[in-house]
Amino acid sequence: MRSIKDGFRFHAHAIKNGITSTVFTSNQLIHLYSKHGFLAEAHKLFDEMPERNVFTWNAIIWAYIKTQNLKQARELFDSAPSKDLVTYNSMLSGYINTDGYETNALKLFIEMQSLNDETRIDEFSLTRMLNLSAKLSMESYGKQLHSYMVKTANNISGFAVSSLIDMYSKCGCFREVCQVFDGCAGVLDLVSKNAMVAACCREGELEMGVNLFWRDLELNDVVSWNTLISGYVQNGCEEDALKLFVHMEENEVRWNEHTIAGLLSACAGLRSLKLGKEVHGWVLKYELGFNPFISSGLVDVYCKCGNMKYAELVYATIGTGNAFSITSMIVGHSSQGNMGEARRLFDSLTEKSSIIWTALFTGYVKSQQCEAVFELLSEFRVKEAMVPDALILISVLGACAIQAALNPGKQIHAYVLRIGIELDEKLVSAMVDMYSKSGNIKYAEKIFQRVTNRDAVIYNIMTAGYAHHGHENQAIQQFEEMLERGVRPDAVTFVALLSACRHCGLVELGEKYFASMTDYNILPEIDHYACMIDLYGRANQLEKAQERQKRRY
DNA sequence: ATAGGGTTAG
Repeated sequence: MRSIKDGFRFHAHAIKNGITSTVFTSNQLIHLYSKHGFLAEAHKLFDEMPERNVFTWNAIIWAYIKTQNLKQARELFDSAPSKDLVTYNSMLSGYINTDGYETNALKLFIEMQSLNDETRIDEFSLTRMLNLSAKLSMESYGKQLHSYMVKTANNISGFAVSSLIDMYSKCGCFREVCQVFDGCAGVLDLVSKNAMVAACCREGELEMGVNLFWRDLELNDVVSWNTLISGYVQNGCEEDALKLFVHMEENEVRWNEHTIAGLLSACAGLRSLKLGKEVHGWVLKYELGFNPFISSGLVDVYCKCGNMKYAELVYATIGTGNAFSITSMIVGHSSQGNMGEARRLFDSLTEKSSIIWTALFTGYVKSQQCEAVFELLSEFRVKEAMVPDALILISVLGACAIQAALNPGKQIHAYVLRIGIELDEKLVSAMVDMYSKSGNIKYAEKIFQRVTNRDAVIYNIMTAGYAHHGHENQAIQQFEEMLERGVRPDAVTFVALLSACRHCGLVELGEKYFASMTDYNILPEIDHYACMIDLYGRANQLEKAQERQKRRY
């Protein structure tokens, strides 16, 4: 009985001739039926069996788990007269694979620990629990499982290694990932290798991942190629992702849906309408639009390219109801300044995740509609039983900064302190910017000084703040400190710096900074030229200003 | 003789 056809034929024959199948044969039939999605047939056979053994129960429980009927699976599980380790592991597996049942998995695993010795726990249970730890990012739970696996010698198979690498990577422990990888030389198989490449890409260690990928090239499968294509995109190397795809075809590796989704992210990152349309053609040709990653990827490409007409079209045909499509659409409309459209889409949703709220907040700030931001905050607090998170507060602080609204800004600051929201880099930067733009450079300075890990963004904010308040020397001093600490200046840094120079007529210093931009591989943009022209204009050096203008255009 | 597992996408 290999195929489902054989199964049906055999079953019909047995019924017709009044033959009672053995328990063994019926078990196989149940398994065959459930494997091909015939749950009702499987259950009917189960009901009709005069005699059942533990394999029978395992088969029927598995049939319900596979179709995500966790409640019925559990009822059968509880009523099973005999259970072995496979019964427990199947139930555990079902809970882990189904969203919303994670707590049940944890409870069941605890229960399993007090079973008698033959049933207890094996490598299967442990690797499944590692998968759960990865899913929920439970670092210390994963580490405890790892220790237990070492103690019981359950840490040396390909299954164990790949699960460990995946768990540590998803919990953000790259050092531990490398330790596992280095210690498993003998048992490293394809899946573990793929997990390691993925872990490197996730960590930003692209080169390490690439090197590993090209080692034993013939070992790679389609997952390996997909992993690296996505890895390139994750790390901002979209061009390399596309090149690898071409290479993949040359190596006669057949692409799949993951590949196409990766290509779409590359197109979105490159803002390439032309390539996006090309991939869209493939999606139509091979009828891949049903895949939610692909449909939302298409919506995203068109949004990122600013082509809302196409985005709308794709969204209406295949993207509706997908949270990622909706977010892309709201962000897309917002970035085009179509806040009306963004709002309409937002209002059409009955349930709104915090990502969707954030998308609308960000849109209003970007289109400078500050009153709308404040109104949306009141609306959020009335409608949602949640505390606004850091991302929402950043938008609100942005609105305060635009309006130079010191008091509302202070209220947000107080709120952050009261609720105990963590002051991460972005929130701190928004706070410093708000105080600076609302005219309170002293407060901005105080907060800035408490930040020990200063990045380019916060330096830029402080430098621009000093420049605006007429503290040119301090602005320049910030720049010097930035260099001393090895923080790389960017285009925004030089706008702040040059505007400090123009405010106090430091022509030569301005020229020096302007010239030094090339040292940092930064091309002067329109803002930099505007600063230089203003600088010369104020210093009565109009010839130089004209010269700059000519060279610019 | 029967059953179960690990890697890739926002």
